[in-house]
Amino acid sequence: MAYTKPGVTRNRIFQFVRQRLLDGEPPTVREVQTAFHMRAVQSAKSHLDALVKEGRLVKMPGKSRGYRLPGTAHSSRLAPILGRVPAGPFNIAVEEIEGYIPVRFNSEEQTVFGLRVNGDSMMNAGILHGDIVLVRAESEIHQGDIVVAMIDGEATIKEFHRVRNQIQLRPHNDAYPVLSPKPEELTIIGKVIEVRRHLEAISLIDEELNG
Amino acid sequence: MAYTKPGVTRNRIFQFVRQRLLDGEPPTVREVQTAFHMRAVQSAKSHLDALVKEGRLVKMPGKSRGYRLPGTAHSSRLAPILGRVPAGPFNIAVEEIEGYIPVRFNSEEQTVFGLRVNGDSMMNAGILHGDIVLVRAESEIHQGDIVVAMIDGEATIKEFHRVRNQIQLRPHNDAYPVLSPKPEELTIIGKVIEVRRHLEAISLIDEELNG
DNA sequence: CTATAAAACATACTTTTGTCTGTTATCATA
DNA sequence: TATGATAACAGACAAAAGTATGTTTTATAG
Repeated sequence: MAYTKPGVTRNRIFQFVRQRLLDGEPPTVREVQTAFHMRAVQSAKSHLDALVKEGRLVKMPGKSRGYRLPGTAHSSRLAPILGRVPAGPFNIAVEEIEGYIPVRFNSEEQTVFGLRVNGDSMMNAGILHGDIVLVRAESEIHQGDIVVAMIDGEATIKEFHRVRNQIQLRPHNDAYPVLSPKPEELTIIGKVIEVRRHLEAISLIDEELNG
Repeated sequence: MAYTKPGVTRNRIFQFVRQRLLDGEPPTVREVQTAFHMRAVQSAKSHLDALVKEGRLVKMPGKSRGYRLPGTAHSSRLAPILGRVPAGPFNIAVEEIEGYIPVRFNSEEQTVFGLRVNGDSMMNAGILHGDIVLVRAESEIHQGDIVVAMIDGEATIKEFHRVRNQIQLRPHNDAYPVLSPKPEELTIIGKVIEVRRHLEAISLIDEELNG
């Protein structure tokens, strides 16, 4: 490739690698090479090594596609959208996956999934039928949190409260009653951490790419 | 590894691969092998091949770490969240950027940005104060679309209608009036394509964005 | 203009990783 | 218990990808 001013190609390569990593597609050194029309592998490698030295990337030496963004703490990942509430926090039936949406993660090792809202019991909290709620499974639940709960095999989204040792699940819609399930018939799936509503149709499942 | 009933290990391997892919860490065949304590590479490979045949995974033959989830072809990018409505569709002042959120793109080269909602004029449409709306600038506007409009330097989110050659901007809150601005005092910034609400504080700032 | 540093190139070598052929063990069911 | 299907194993080879050494070209500063 043509010679550029010091730092210019370096930055472009970083942008490229960063986008690939955010897309879940870590590139090889040679993929960087060809993406920038370089005639030598080493041209790409030395830039990547420099980015590591500058702390803008980290790498797993020897491993293929081993470059990563440092501190994955604030990167985005894809969370599955489930058509309905999973039976348990751990076994997500594959057939139920409706698609994937990008989610920003604060820390590692969290199980976050999307869930399509069914019904309008939380209407007054701005959670409408058809919305997608992002749920963190096995989260600590506090007074007033919006939770996904399973009562007798039925899944609902409600506001969680504990009043005098009794659990209350409060809707945000006057047409629905407050539920007071016994602990043994209640399973808290997780906590709702985000609400999303698509006003314009987008495909969550993308069409197949040609091989 | 010990022999398991047909399909059991297959499912576990899929879960493993899926998690790795969602984390942006595509595994190698041998990584799957060792994760499941298999003594032959082929044991892992045949499971992976079967998952591809079943359509639960797709692969890029010959490429390292080449297994992917079907339907994640399109990438997600980070869109800037603006503290307030930009003066014009094109000049987004950098100082106004509050953070970034991951957005799924249908096609290329779209100007999408996030905007923090101020006020409750769209309350009944489930758009609350503090929510983030994703706006596609310079979008085609149709009857009934939720738009971001600028009237005399004041920005609002309203539902767009055209009645007998006159523009109406309708709120979703009885406490607010329908606006009928003259065309010359109105600028449509863009169309709201998504609404997001964070019920749990997350850091939107990404330190790794520089470059 | 010259010296120095950065950028790009060329080639070779090593390790990692994908793939192949064939065999043995276990499961499911009649 | 016989039989076909699935699961697991073994060893080898080929391709992909990381790494290393040295050279040439261009940018930048004095």
